[in-house]
Amino acid sequence: MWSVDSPSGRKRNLIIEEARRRQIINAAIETVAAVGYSQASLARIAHCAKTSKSVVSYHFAGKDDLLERVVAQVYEDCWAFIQPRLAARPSAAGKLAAYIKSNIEYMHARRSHLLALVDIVGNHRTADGRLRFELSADESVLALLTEILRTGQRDGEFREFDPRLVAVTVSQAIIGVLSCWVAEPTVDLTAYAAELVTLFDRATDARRTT
Amino acid sequence: MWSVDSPSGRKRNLIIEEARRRQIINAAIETVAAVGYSQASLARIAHCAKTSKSVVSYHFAGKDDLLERVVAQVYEDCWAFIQPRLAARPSAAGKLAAYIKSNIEYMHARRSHLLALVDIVGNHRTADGRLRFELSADESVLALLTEILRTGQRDGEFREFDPRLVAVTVSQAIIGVLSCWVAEPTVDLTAYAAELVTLFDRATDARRTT
Amino acid sequence: MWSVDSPSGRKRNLIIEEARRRQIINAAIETVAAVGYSQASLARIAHCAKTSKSVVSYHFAGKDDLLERVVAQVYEDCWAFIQPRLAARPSAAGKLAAYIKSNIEYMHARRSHLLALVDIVGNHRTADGRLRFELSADESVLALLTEILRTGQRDGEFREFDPRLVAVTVSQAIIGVLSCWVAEPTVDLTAYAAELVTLFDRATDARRTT
Amino acid sequence: MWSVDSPSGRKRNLIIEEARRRQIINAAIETVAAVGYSQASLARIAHCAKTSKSVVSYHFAGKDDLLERVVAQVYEDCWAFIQPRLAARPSAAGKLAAYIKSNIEYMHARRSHLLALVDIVGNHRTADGRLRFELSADESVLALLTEILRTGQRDGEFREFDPRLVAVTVSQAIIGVLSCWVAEPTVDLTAYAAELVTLFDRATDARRTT
DNA sequence: GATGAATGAGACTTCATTCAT
DNA sequence: CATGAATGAAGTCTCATTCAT
Repeated sequence: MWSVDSPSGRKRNLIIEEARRRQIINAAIETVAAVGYSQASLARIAHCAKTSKSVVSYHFAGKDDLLERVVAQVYEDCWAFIQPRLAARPSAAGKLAAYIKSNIEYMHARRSHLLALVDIVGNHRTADGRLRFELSADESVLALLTEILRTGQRDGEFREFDPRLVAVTVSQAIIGVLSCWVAEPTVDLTAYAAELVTLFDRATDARRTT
Repeated sequence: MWSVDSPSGRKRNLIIEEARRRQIINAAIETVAAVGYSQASLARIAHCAKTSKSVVSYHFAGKDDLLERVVAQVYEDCWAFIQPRLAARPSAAGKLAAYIKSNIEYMHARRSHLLALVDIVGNHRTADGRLRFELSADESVLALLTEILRTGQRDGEFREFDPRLVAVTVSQAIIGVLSCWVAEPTVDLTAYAAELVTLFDRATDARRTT
Repeated sequence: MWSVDSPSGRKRNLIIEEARRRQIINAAIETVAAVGYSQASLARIAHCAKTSKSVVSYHFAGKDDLLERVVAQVYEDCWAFIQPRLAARPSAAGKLAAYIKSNIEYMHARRSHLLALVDIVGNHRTADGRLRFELSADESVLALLTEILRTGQRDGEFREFDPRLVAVTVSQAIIGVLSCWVAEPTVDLTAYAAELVTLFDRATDARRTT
Repeated sequence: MWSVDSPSGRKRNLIIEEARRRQIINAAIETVAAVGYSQASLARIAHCAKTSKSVVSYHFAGKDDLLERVVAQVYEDCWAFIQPRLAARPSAAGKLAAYIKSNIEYMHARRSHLLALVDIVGNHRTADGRLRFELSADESVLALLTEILRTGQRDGEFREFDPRLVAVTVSQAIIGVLSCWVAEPTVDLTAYAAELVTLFDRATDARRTT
């Protein structure tokens, strides 16, 4: 009567499966954010997801696979949040400000996500001991920032500087705000965001005569 | 001529003892820098120091003890390098520039040390899962930077901003440079240092009319 | 016919699980009985159970957990053996005699069990160095013996004495018999049991005029 | 001028050496009494003796040697205490009572000594897993007790019973009192001693007609 | 003679993974 | 598809002992 190939049954399973994966990924995010990369064992993640290690191993090829999907997932979410805010600003300076602000806004909404991201990216390594991810921020994000800065320089908005160095500095500055907020959750993130925007605005502005 | 209170035998032992500890601490620094905090087992550290795990356990109370002494040692070295360069500059802006430059110079001379420092400080946790060290930079360093910035504001050198946020940003920026250099050792650290100095000079300078 | 609530697969697993635990507990009993508490490592216990340390750690939270379950298990078995024999005797003197006899009978049937019990109870300690179990016999058993003695005194069967001291003495006497038997397995346990019964009968009997 | 063979120098060394040995033996007694046989490591004993492991290893052939000398020492002390009190009583019943009383008196004066004795004797084992000492009381003591009991039987003081079983029971009863006292140091040891004397007096007395 | 330094064995435990059902 | 059971490697740490001074 019922067939293995039946679309509905298949679909149901895929949905269930996808839900399970999200559940486990979220548990991994919470666990890494809470106890740190090096203490986030599969057992702890599974316990946080209210399942067993077997289930985790079943849905992911291994711990590496899981963590890489966590990173991908957080990047995707984060990007979905930031991209429209970036697109709404025509100028390079506006885009830079929007990048900083929306990053910190996202951090406010999803602290665990960014915490886990920074922790995994900064610690996850290949078997030979090299970092599995480049730098402490994803290359694509850095490339985007670099491009924004370069465009601003070409259009005369920004002064001369090494765009990549400034891009890295901006990324690190945002991580610094995150660290502050974790250590002292009462800090005013909106104010910090505004301060950072001012700081990098002055640091990059072309209209200045030193 | 010789000190009555230190029989040669006794002295010799203390020297040997201290030499061994330094050897092990250096091995720990190299190991953490090479394979990262979470892969830096006592076995690997001992192997790097050309001894056995037992010897490490003999000279240090445990892994925690060793790592904390690594941090203390690196801070001490780093501070001994930076402090005179800071003292040589009278103005707050000069001190800030000296801080950035000498940090990056030190990084150039002792890359492993800073790498290990950042890694341990960012990952070493107590049994209850909380970071054993505050923030991603030591509080005392942050306090110093904050004080420099505050002084500069009081003297009219710097504009108004949250001194602590800027101190954290400066620290993070230096870490960012370190990350860049690790990923791509051909970058021109001297140029990066100069860029950062300019960046924060502009970002903090009071003489500006936006 | 079959219970709806217990799918065979599930039941099978529980049975396997329970069997494994019993197997390991029995191995622990044999090992402690053979080489003593302080030499009974997890490795030796696992080897005796024909498995690996990992399996032991999988089924028990740790060595403490295992040893405590050994104690509980032996107490349970022993009590199931003794209780009906106690209940069959109406008088306090009869119960006391039955207690001694059945304890020694049980010892005959399950020497290792009592050996391990005495060894663990007398050596297992908490982290601060205090014994994990009270006295050298379980408090509940001592309480039972004390109550029997007290009842006998109230009913005029027994003379006046400190019931708790006598209870402890009876327990220790039984351990003494066990020690004798271990050192020299040819002793006649039945005769020893009868002797002990006589000894404590005379020691406690009210009908006497010293 | 001074000779290696000089009597005074030699004597001085022997005295110092002997003092050191006693100090270490006492530390071993205190340590075993405090934390139990299985936790009494050489390091802990050395620390209790305010020396280092090396010193302990230097003065004794090894841990086994030290513990065996502890046992011998305690037996010697204990025997020196009990022997005159035994000799003062002509009758077998009197000797038995004196044995019990003086044992408990000694226990009161030197609790740690008996605790350590019982613990070591009951746990110290040879490489093949067998107890290094016979029974839970030293054979020589048991032989003495047995002989007292046998003499009493021959002289008509005591009824018929297995002298060795009763000797073991008496020894165990004393250990039981020690256990009680350790668990609850407020117990009245004098009263307990008197109770035990009465108990074994009744248990062994020939003048009775059951 | 006396002792700090070193050592290797072995303790318990946790981990990521695989297997059989 | 899902999972309890099992596993072996590797982790940190403690131990009794030996060595070189």
